[in-house]
Amino acid sequence: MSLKPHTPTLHDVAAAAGVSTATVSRCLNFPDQVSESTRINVICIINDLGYSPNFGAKAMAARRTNTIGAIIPTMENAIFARGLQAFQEELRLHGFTMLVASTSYCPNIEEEQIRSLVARGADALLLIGHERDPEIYRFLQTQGVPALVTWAFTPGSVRPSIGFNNRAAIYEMATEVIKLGHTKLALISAETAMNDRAKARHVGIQNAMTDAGLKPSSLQFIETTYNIEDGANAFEKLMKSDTRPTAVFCGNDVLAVGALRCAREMKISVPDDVSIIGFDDIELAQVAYPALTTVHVPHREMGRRAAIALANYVKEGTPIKAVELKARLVFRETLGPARKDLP
Amino acid sequence: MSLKPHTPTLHDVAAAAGVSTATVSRCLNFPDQVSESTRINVICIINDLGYSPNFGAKAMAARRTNTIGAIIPTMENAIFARGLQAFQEELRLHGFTMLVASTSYCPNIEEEQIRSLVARGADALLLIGHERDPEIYRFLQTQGVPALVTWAFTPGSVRPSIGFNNRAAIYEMATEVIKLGHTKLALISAETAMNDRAKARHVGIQNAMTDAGLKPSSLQFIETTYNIEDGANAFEKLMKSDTRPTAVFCGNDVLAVGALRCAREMKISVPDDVSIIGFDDIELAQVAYPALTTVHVPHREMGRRAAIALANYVKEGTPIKAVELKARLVFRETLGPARKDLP
DNA sequence: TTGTATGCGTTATCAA
DNA sequence: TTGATAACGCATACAA
Repeated sequence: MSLKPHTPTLHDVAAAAGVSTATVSRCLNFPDQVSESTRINVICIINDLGYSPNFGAKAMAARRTNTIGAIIPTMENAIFARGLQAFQEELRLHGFTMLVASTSYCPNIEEEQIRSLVARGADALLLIGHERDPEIYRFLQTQGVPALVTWAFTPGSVRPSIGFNNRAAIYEMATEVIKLGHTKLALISAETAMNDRAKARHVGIQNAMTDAGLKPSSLQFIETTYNIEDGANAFEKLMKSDTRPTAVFCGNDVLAVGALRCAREMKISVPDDVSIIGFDDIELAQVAYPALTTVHVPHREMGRRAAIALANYVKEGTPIKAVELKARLVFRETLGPARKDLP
Repeated sequence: MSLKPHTPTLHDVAAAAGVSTATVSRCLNFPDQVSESTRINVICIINDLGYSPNFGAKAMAARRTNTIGAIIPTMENAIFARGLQAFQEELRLHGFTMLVASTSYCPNIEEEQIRSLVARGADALLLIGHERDPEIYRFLQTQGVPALVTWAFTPGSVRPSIGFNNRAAIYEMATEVIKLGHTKLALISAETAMNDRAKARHVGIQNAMTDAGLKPSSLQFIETTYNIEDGANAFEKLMKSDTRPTAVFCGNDVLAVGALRCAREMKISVPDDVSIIGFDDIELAQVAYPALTTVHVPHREMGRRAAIALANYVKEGTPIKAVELKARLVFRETLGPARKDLP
């Protein structure tokens, strides 16, 4: 059922102004190619009629949309939101509009969203992480839609990406943790299937253990979805096991904050009884009590750089160069030395 | 510069399959109007070619996009993100796609985004709050694009909305606070210009004061932008003034958490020295320490109901009915009785 | 500076 | 069940 009244078109404006549609079009797109008098006249009529160009028609005729799509796992927490906000702001400066879609960490939905954004005429796409069905990359190829991977920088990867080295970042943190005497380590991780970032973080910790003479197989590993509640549950399980770890890494700050809450409820002191380490450094991390030791990810910088790279590519064809940004360890209050009095 | 290889079109598929474009179109949109043999054949070719329909062309021909736009102040914190996620999930169930845009709380950007989404062919719009330039409502009217207001339910408003009564919710909370003996109240608010929700919350507290025999003019009022840092700064100013309040309301949880952090830094005990009250009940609120007393807003329910109303309106023309949801007071740890030993 | 005419990729109407 | 063909609203090459 269509309730639409007649929406004014270029044609209507042209008729009302007594000029051709081409002239009206030019008034909008190349104002200086039009005499001032007619331009003023046309603009007035445009305002009177409340005319606004039809995007679909415009896209079809111009074969470009000035739109860049971003597909992220979730908008529900700040992990991606901040980078995205920066991405959008920068894009706007370059005359592009951002379209967002979220996938709930589900590969099928991601594929659906990618197709949807491509069909909508996105000139390019921002993607999180490298790992996805090769079929998708092939699809993008045949559609001629460039895709930029962010949130990860994997040395030796085929596809250029703008991000940080997840493995190296957590390796560095794990090394510090081990230096503090921790030998019983655990990791509460996002599901690693189709998530190269989660995998890299897992491997990074194991690498650090190996290099420090610890057995990587001793790392207690729990995979879970990404909520505060999930972090709390996983942490509880860990604390009730008979091989209770003294340091718990969390795949992100949201999980870490859940763990922290659980510790408080269980009257387990952090960091005296157990250390908790997050990842991302979102607002939650500084607000949590005790304030969370975590890995700072340069979200905004990542979004900004990605926007610039994509905008230049679409506008000028400038090839996209991979950029490695540095993650930074942030030591706050949830990491302390390992207790010596425990068995 | 266009790097696009030739993207397969309906025409290409038709040629390859040896049928007309009409038949291919039917295979996609009305599969049962097509014989099984040709359908299978066509589908195969579609897959081979990696064909995907052009959204703009489709929208133009079908005069519908199955797209609903949502325009929110910001994605940076969880205030709107959660409701939006629910909105999107429900929309998806009804076969619609969501387009988001954010305004950074700026009316001009909001107007720009509204026009952009309308031009993109959004079948309907989700808006936050009632208050905006009447010109915009007129524009939507002439474009025939229905808009649903959420995050607010204002009795007697012209436009139907799905939300809660901001004034009543905070009135209820303020009444409880006053019952605890607080007489020196303050409010750290979002900027109230063009923000009916912020205004309503301001008025709600003043109403409660009046009804309790307090002078509403004694409410200390600070307007600020919406960040943790802003909350901290405003709180510090309040604490350093000579009419130091014993209870500080915050326009949202983000500001409240900033206030909380500032209190910790200033060694001011919450709630012994000062009570802090938030609004929204986002994740931050339960994670903060002490856990934040706040007003719980039914974000997800709001998003879901809005999606259903809009989907039914666009599909069946079902008129949109206003829905009032209930906000709920959540008493945690940051609210306590007023100290008697202070001057 | 302005106008004419054509194409963009679909859907939908009408015949066959 | 299928095929021509006319919209849909705009940009643009070309002509005036």
